[in-house]
Amino acid sequence: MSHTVGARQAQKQQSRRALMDAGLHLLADQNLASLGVREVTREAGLSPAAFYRHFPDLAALGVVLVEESLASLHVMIRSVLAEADGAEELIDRAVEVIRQHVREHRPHVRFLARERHGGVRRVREAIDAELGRFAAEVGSALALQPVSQGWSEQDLRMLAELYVDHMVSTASAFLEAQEEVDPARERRIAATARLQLRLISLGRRHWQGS
Amino acid sequence: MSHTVGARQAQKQQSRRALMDAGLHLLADQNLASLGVREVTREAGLSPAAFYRHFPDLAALGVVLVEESLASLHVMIRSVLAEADGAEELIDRAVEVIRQHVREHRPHVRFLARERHGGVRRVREAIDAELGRFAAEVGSALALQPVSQGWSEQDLRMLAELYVDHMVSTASAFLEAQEEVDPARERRIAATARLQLRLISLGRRHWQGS
DNA sequence: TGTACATCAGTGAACGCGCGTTCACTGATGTAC
DNA sequence: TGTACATCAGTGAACGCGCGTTCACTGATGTAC
Repeated sequence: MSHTVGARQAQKQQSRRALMDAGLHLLADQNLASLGVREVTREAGLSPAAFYRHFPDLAALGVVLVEESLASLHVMIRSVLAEADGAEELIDRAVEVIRQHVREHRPHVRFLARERHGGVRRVREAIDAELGRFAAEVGSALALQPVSQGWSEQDLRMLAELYVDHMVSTASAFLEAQEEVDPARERRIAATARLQLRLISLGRRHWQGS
Repeated sequence: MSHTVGARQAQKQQSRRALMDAGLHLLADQNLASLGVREVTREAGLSPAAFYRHFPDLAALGVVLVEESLASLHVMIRSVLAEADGAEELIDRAVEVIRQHVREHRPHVRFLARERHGGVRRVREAIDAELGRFAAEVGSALALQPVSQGWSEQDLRMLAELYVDHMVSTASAFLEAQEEVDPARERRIAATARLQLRLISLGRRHWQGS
């Protein structure tokens, strides 16, 4: 039953992983556009030439990192959606899920925040397209909730985008707070995010359509 | 009465301006962290060594660009605040002011978006500190409006931050739409932003305090 | 199981190149008398 | 106004360095028989 990969391929995967981890680590302090091939291979413990056995250039490595980062974001959004119908405690849990996600995937989240408006077009476009898909997904989920009766497509979409933008802002704020290991600041951010979500829910409940 | 600057100082100012414009122009396609001294001086039509007559390094040039960009943002925020009391037409005008500002200061706005989470700490911190000050300013302005009666400091602050975050998201969206010269997309963004602000106003009017 | 050949991830040396920064300089502008 | 000296923005050459990429190679892993 065990589909063994073969020692060779396993080692190749390991090196590839090492390159990606090295990149992610180095991108804590710089942008993708200023990252160097030699820098990455040095950090990964490989010779410079080895890089080209895995990626044609650094932009390609960046795109793979985007996919990886967004996959984990996707999982998070689903878990927020599963419980987001506007009630108090569900807001609390949504904010907590975001906080935890940033804590557990800090390098990926930081990478997304940094490259979302960064200098590498392919990477920027990949991120934006995926955030758009998230908004669509959130919109579909919102449509299923009773509160959304009578809402137009457009109204649902704008609400979904508001939620996604808010999530992005909140994640960025958590990112910075956690980098300084400042629990008070982290708590303040969580409290603010909860209040904002509550205010949005309130607006949502009184919405008359556009 | 005329306080003439002197030909020498005037020329120095001109060169400094040329370096800043060159930097701003080059930063359309890359991050500050990957910008080069020679690149900037080449674009500005000066010798590489001339750079050091004006700035100790590129981060210093970046900080000056932050100040300049934020000054213009400040003006914009004031003009939004002057009319932002929640009524329909004022929302329309606020969104329009943002759209115009992005259109007229595209390089500065793009610079801020890109470096807000970019790889140069000093620049990042300068931007974040200033956005915090904007939120405080918005908070004070909100406090003066009748709708805010009974609101706690904390509630006002979270509302101000919600508005500032929303403004930043909207500006980023306009930026991308305008870069592709896509009027339909621009109109869609404006429409969405207006709806979102309306929903927030609604939540605000029904807020009971936290 | 053993052997002979194929594959290919990773190496280390080499290349030419553009980089940041320094330096002594030049010559226009400014100033003192 | 004219002259003699000071200032200093901008130059061009020079430096040593790390870069991206290529190349022929090595040797462990995989495969055919």
